[in-house]
Amino acid sequence: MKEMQTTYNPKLFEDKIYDEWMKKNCFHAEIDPQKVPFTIMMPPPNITGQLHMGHAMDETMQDTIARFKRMQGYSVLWQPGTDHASIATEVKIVDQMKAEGLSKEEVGREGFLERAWAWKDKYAGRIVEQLKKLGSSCDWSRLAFTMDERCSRAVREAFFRLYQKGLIYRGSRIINWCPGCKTALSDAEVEYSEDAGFFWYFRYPVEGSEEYITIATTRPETMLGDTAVAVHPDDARYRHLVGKTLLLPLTDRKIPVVADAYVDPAFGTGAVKITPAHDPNDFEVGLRCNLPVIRVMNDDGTMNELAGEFAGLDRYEARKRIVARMEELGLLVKIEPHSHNVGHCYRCHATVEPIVSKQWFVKMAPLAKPAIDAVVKNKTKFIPDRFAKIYYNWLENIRDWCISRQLWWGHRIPVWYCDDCGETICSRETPTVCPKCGGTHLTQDEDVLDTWFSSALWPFSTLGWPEETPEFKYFYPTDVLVTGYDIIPFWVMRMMFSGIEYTKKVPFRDVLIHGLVRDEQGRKMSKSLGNGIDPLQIIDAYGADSLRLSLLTGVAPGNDTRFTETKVEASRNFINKVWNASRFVLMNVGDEKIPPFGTCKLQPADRWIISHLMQTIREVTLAMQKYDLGIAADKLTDFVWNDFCDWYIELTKASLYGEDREKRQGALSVLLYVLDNILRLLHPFIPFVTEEIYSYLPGKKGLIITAEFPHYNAKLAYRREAAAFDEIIELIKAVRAMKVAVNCPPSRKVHLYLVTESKRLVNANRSSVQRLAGASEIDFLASTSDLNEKTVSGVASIGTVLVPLGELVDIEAERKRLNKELERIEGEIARAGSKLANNNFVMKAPKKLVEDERAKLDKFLDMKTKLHQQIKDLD
RNA sequence: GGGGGCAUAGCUCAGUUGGUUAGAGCGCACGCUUCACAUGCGUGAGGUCACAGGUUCGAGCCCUGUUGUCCCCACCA
Repeated sequence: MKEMQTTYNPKLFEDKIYDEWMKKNCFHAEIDPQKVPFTIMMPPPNITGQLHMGHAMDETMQDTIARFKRMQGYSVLWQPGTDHASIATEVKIVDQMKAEGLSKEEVGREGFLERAWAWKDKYAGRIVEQLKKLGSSCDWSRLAFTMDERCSRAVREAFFRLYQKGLIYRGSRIINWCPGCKTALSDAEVEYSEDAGFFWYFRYPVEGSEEYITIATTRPETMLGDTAVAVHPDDARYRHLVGKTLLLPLTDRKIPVVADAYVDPAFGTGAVKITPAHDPNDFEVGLRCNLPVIRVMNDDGTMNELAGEFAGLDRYEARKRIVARMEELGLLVKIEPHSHNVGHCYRCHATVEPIVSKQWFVKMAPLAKPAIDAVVKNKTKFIPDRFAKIYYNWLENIRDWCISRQLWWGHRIPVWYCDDCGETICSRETPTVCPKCGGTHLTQDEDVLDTWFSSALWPFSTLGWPEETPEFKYFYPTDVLVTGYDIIPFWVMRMMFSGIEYTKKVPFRDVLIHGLVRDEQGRKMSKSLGNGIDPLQIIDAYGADSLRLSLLTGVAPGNDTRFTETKVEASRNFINKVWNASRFVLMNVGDEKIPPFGTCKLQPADRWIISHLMQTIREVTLAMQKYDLGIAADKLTDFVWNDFCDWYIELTKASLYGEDREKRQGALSVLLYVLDNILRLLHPFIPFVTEEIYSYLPGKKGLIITAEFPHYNAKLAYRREAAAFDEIIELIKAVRAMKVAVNCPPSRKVHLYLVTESKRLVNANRSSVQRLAGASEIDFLASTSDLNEKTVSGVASIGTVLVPLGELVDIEAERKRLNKELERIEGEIARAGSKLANNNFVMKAPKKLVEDERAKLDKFLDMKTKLHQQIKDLD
């Protein structure tokens, strides 16, 4: 048989194993009517760069679930893909061109798109490679891209349907304009941050009077677009001015004083300049008061020709000059520092300008309602469910979705305008004739769609929708979506209302939400901070399995987690443990023919480990079904390390190195059985190393990836036997502790004397106890006083254990130690006693609990008696 | 202004429907060349579960309030 390397070295096999999985087509999702489908849609990573730690966690969770379900016999589709990330990618390409001294305009739309596709080819491929390094078991034969033919068709279809229903419209509204990217943004794409700014107080003269109205503004440059000043209708200070006309300084325009309840009389001066073209609230006031809309800024953030003498200036330069001019005119009253929330572009971080602009919108109210209902009615469940509140919060307060972007990289809006009659034509296919006038000069809308418009269709566009493909029928709706909470408003919400609208079904049954991966100090990992850690570097140093495990353990669903290399090390150490335990078993098996599990006589220790294995299988399966991956991983590491390695393997050594061939074979048979189960339980978490070790197991034909996940078998639960055996473990621990207490070297063999009623149990495990407790011999005594030697003693559930240690025994120290132990036991007695003395507890608590408490009390009382005896014996 | 998270060992965090003596990893102390593993083994120390009430036979967990801290949304020009 093959020899395993002495230490775990993932570099030697991870790539090799991934190749083998690929070669054997292990990730392919079959449409199999005999099987139940299980579908996960991978959130498509942007093609803008490379995977970060957040992706690594997201993908690991999905892969772990996919592998688990696959092993459970589901037909698993884990659909991979990448996102064109319209704005983000375009920003990158523009930067790249800038470095070459080129601009978008110079290369033109065609030339630009050529570059974009080249970019896509390069980076999408890179991301796929990174996903493979992690061990992702997605179906690569179905790799999708949000701008491939299939997805593009779905986008046109979706747009067309909404347009037909009147849910898509074009209009001039206040939108968020990014002067950096020169495009409109949706509300979700604006990030607010508290910026230090100022309040400038300006005086606007009242026409035909000596009076002024003083207003305060944070954006003086917008005053050139003012079309009114508003006051509260009930504000006595200004009532006489309502309806009067103001002379707007720096312009020759006259603007009215209007009354509107939007104004808060207590804030500022109680008078507000109204700039409908540059402020959402002002826009609303403008509509109510029928005010003109005067836009004074260009798309690039400079002032336009309506700004008079300030035309052509950058908005901030214009601001400075306007303030200076107002001061010259004696109209500047004062400047106050004022910090306020300012919106920034989520991609280029430029300050966003609210601007009136003609854009395409999706009417949200009719779409939001069913999306809310679906979660209320539990058709889709958030895990943890508190995230449903965030989801509701967004949908309940949602405004119409601005979907047009003044970009080139993306899905072009499927709308054409007739050059002859001006007709607007929305069509699935490129039209050639105007249906209204028959004209043939049609021009397509220049804009592209918000990236998220195509992402919203991902769960079904990838399956061939709008066609009723076999894939769509079999794999849709999907089972679980795994994603971070930060993406709920961008994506989850939009997939929900899109899925319901187009397919009449919720796109996924469960939404498993995870938190952010932060750095060691709890900061968000970000490029600007330079604190990001590259998952590939970690994989290079520790292996993909270690990274995966470290990202899943100690993490509660939905909570943020800190990434530390120490944690990866801990995972690596555990995997090394698995490696060496396996090596131990396989070395001992050697070329021997081991009888199959179930044909050998079981020793108490065997039943004990099998019992714990069954318990573990049950708990892990349950946790996995609830997507409690961290809990499942914890239970597994605990079982493997503590129960299997530290106890069971050590316990079997007596049999393995003993004379009795039957016992040796029996032990090996159980060792192999438990190891095989352990590997299969661990495989979803640490797929590479388990596959590698599995290949060394004798008599294995297939791969572990296609093996069955272990099943709980009630017949192998052995609960009573396992509990009894716990007393042996307790005994061994007691002896070890006694030796440490008196500074007896662990290697020094001691003679054990036991006063116990469980002689049979001890005899059955005699050699194991001797080995693990470091005992030369074990003898039974009828009473503790039968031994006339200086001893160290311990009291355990199984009875009293005496160890003659001659000169090592310090009577006083021993007395102290026993008294301390006595104190602890008395504490327990008091606790259990008072509980049982409480009539309400005895009557109302479950019977089992009361019985257990009684048994405990009896046990402690017995131990107390024995301890008293031991202390007395010291004299 | 609205909503939410978190507060448990020195550090980072688990704690599954309320029920054994509240756990893990790391760190710390002492001891170990025990023939799978020092990426290891053994034994320990370390917690008034933020605070104050309440519900309950029983609260780290449920309810109310307080404090601290972080996040999301909205936003007064």
